[in-house]
Amino acid sequence: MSELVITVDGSERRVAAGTTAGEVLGEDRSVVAARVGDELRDLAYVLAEGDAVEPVAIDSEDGRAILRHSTAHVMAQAVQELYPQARLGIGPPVENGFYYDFDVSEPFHPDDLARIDKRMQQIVKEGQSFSRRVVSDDEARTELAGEPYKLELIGLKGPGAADAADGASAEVGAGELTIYDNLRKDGSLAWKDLCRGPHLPTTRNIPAFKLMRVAAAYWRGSEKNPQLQRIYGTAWESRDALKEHLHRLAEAEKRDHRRLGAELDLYSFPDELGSGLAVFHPKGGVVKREMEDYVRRRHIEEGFQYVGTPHISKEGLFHTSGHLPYYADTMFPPMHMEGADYYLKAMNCPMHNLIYRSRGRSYRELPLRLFEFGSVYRFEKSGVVHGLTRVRGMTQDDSHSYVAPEQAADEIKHLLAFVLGLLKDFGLDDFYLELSTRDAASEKFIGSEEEWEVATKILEEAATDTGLDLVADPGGAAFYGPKISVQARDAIGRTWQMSTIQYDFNQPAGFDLEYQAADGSRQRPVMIHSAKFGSIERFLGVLVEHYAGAFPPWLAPVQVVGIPITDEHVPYLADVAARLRERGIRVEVDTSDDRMQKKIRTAQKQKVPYMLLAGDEDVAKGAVSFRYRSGEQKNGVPVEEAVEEIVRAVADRVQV
RNA sequence: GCCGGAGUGGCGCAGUGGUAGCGCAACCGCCUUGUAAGCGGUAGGUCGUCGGUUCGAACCCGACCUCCGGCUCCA
Repeated sequence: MSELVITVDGSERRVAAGTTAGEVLGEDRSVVAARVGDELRDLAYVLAEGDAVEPVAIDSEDGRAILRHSTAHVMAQAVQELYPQARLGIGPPVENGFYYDFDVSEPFHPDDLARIDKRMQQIVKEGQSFSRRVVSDDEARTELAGEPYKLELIGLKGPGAADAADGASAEVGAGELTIYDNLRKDGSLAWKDLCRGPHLPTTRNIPAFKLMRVAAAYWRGSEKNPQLQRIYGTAWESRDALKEHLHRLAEAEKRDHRRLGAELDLYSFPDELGSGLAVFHPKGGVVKREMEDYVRRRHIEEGFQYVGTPHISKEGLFHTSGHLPYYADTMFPPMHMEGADYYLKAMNCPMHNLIYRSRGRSYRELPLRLFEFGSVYRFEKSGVVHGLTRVRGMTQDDSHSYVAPEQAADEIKHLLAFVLGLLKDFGLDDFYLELSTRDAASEKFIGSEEEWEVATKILEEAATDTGLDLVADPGGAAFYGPKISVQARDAIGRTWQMSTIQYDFNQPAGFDLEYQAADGSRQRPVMIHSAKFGSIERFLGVLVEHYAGAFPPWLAPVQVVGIPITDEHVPYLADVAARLRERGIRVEVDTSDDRMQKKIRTAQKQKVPYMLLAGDEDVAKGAVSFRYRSGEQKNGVPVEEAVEEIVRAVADRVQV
């Protein structure tokens, strides 16, 4: 028998021909697959001369993906056993889990998940092996004659498969077609699926999984295609890891801004107003006002001029700007009055253009920077509105810089630095940038190729200069120009699109904007759109989730609650509160007839940054006792010191 | 917009055909207390809306509204 030379985990070895990756990687049960060269392989992979083999552990990123993909197969098998008419879509691993799509006559009910879960447990216990087999296109077509969606995927095989549909590459890669058979202990075939692999050795290697939810999803991601029933699940390398994941989900749910908005009495969404329309209660109003005040001040410091524009306009304006043909669907339908159609504005730029155009402009005025809190209304589809992060009425902190073309690059760099600094002031400091460009094939974009190229290059350079990661978003530009968007990661790692900076050479042409240059000639400015928060509503929602409702003192609706040990101490605390109030601190004294412990509980649940307690001991010393949100306490602090500590934390915008 | 789930006092929930109940919050009273719920009492709901089935509907059926989970979309 001939021998092969291979490398295992970096060291060279000689093995007999026909040896599998699993055999050289040993008995470790946590090794569920092999990396051979750049490819992930089953442990059953038969080694070839020169192969470099490394183990893939189940708790590695690749290992979890393989686990989840295999669990998706088990789920599909269970579904087809319980619902024989179910036809298979695709079933890839995704972040934290997997899904599989099915075409079924009756949509799944949440209760069905329990049945499917039970059958899956049996399959896992059975220890079916995943067995790979290469097939020709024709063989695959014959074997999968009853699976129309799989047949369609076979047709897609090849280099295009990877982008053909989200997840389709998990079924068919660029190479040969393979089918994975699930074989029972006696070697009989339990189930099979067209799949690229690799997979776990057996279903027994699935330590922990849970089916999460059912939903509909369009076949291959297109609204024009039929909807399939998608079942989402999660799978982990251990029961503990699964438990932790479920715990993280529960924690994330606790910081849901919709829930906290009600609990902390910040805002609500009255049915009477309609979908996607929020009202801010007094406490939410405080946070919103602090945000607005700070952002307005910073804009003015950065050379912006604060302006104001109305909420509605005759339609001509949106024709001039070029928006109407593209966005009529997302604008509220017009009101017909006095022979004209009036639209609620969905964007502020056209109105700022009118301010620019209201008189002749000199090159000496540029960059001319206009800023406002502009209320815009967008008729978002009914299924997409979501709390404060996707609304139908919102306030943009919208600004437009009108610059000479040669000033554009500097202005954009300046804006980017401004935006990032502002987000940091609000406690967000983990960013990456996205560069949205034109898709040459699409009709949606206006302007010449050269203009797009110049604009894109300027944005790209400015973005690169920041040193942050830059992700390409081809086709994501606005119709009038490319944009940089700032994506911020919140406290639990989710990313949110916040600020955008857009380069626009089209609207200045549409509005015939001009300035007079030093040589007396008339020149066309470039306008640069920028929103720092994106919208106040969304940003507030993101902040609520980022801080889990525990705002830093400068943003907290109530910064200090005074808690008397008994009623006798109320006047003393009222005096302390007055001194804080003099310094601009938002303070309340809890004079309810609850007991002190209950008052602490109430303030704690309201996530008030500072509780100041006072009893006989404190009164005697002219002191107060701190209780912080963490539960930590500091007793007998002289009132003057306590006031200073609080005032300083607010002024420094620190979190406590 | 599409598919599924769901709407019961301010909030969280129970109540599957015989004219609504609990906890918290609110209000009133007692208690006067040192770091997360003291005790007692009172009030509050045409059960999302409209229509239908039935002797009778929170409960069954239909339409609409709103929310939730996804998909698609997101200037």
